[in-house]
Amino acid sequence: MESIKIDTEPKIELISDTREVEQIASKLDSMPLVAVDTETEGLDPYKHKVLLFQIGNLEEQFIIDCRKASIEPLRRILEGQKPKVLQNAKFDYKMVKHAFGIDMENMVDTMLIEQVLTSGLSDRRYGLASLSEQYLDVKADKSERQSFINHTGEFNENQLIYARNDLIYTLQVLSHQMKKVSEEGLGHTVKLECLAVGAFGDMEYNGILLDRDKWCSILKEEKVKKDEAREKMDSILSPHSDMDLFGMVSINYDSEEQLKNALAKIGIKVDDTSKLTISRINHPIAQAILDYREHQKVVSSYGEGFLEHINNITGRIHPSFRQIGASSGRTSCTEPNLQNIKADSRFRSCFVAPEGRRLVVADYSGCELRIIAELSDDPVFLGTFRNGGDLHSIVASAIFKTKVSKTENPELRQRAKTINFGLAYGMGSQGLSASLEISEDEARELLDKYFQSYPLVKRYLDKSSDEAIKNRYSTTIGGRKRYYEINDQSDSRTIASIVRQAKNAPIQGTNADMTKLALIWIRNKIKEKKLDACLVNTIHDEIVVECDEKIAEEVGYIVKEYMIKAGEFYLHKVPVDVEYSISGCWEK
DNA sequence: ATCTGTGGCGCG
DNA sequence: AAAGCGCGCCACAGAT
Repeated sequence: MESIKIDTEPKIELISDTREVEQIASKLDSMPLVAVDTETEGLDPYKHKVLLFQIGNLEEQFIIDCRKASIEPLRRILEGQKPKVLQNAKFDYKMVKHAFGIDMENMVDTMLIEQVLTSGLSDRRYGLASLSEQYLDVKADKSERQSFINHTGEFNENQLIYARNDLIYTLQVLSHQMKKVSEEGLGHTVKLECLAVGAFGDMEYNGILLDRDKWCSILKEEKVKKDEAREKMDSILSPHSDMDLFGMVSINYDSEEQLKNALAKIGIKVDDTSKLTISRINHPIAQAILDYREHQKVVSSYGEGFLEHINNITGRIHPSFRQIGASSGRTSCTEPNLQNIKADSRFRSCFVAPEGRRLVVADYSGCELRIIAELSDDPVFLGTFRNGGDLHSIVASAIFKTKVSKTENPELRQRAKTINFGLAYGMGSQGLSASLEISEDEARELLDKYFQSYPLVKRYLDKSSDEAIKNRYSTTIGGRKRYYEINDQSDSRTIASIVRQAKNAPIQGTNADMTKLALIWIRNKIKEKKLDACLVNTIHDEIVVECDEKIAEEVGYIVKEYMIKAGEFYLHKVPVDVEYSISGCWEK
């Protein structure tokens, strides 16, 4: 690895005059690729200022003191087609968007590229310091970053060196990465992820509005129900339990061990206290436990901690998205996680559009099954989607030899749904017998029937896992890879687990690809048509857009149109379908 | 007092 | 010991 000496270069000049910024704009025009970075007072775009704005290539770097000079002369470069490489681009995007009203476009993110290159591999670090060490053999010192927090006054030489080095390291890391990207055939995925940065930046920046009063009143109901369930548990268990000084039952029902002990005292022995195990107990305590659990979970998840995520400046909730949050390519969401809000419409409907605005909520229908149809070439799967039929019903009719539709024998349709999603991803007869509450023999029979009816699905899934084991990676239709750590020491359990992961990875990953492409295109369309609309959330196969009520119909059409286009960019054998609603709140 | 792993469960 | 994939968050338990 080459080592670059840069720390000994002469004094770094700090640009603190807007006229100088105008001059560097023309210099930047002649650079085909530039690196961009910022130093900020902190992490929150709504609270913290941008102190330094750095831009340049390997030959020349410019550091602008944003407290004294405006970067307005750079707007056309930042908003234009020139590629800008950044480490963790979404962060700088949001800071620059808020501070200067500039939406950077055509960003290239070394962090996301690294995640694409190593998806599925363990113990990976994606910070610039790690990447510099890995690719450049230099120890980048990130401790200087701390010095910018709440910084005032002049900048010292070390701070400026730090600010400049980040640009240089980022550019050098990128050129190493791009070699690997082309060797691995990951060009499309890298492009997709980099173009999607703006969409995820926007969703975080825009946030979503929560009707706090309504939320709290639901929470109050939940607390009451939780207490009722606990009293019920107490009444059953207390005659057999230890009392504390006040004669109260002193069982902590949140403790698995204490719960097991309490159950043992009334003659119920269980190995675990999972929902499934509890639900099989033939005793009134079972329902009380399940009720308690459900309400306890809600109260703890959506209580004080959740409400703290309301930003006191915008009054909205601004979650953090990890754009590549799962090794499949899916996004994950934290602080708070807005991808696992109870589907129970009481809670979702508390996420609202402000006065005069609407939410467009759109999702792909049967997305993963369509992807299975595309990849497996199964004639029934393909035919069903081409004819607009209901696959779960058709599968149910085939394996249960009974007429099934959404209205006839709906319980069989529900079972087929379980089978479709379970077996497709490697569920065994044991798992199936558990989730359908049937004997293992019956489950085995069902499983055989399923794969007899859809031999191409079985062949496809087997091929998926065979190839994954052979290649040590899976690929999606878009070419995204998920790598597996397999070696000669891998035991059979590890291999079995990888076999199941590999059956799922191309399907879940292709879904992620198409949703991300849809986000890119929808955002572009909104900007192009200057619509009063913004992305506010995405949940794997669903996209939520907030807009002025007067254009809600138009936005609905656009969202649907581009989701379908994005889907059909990857799927050619099956039509893609999107359902959407326009409402004052988040509901399907 | 703070960290880590685990069981349990919400969503797709 | 555990066998369908992918996540994040809560409380607990045990450790530091």
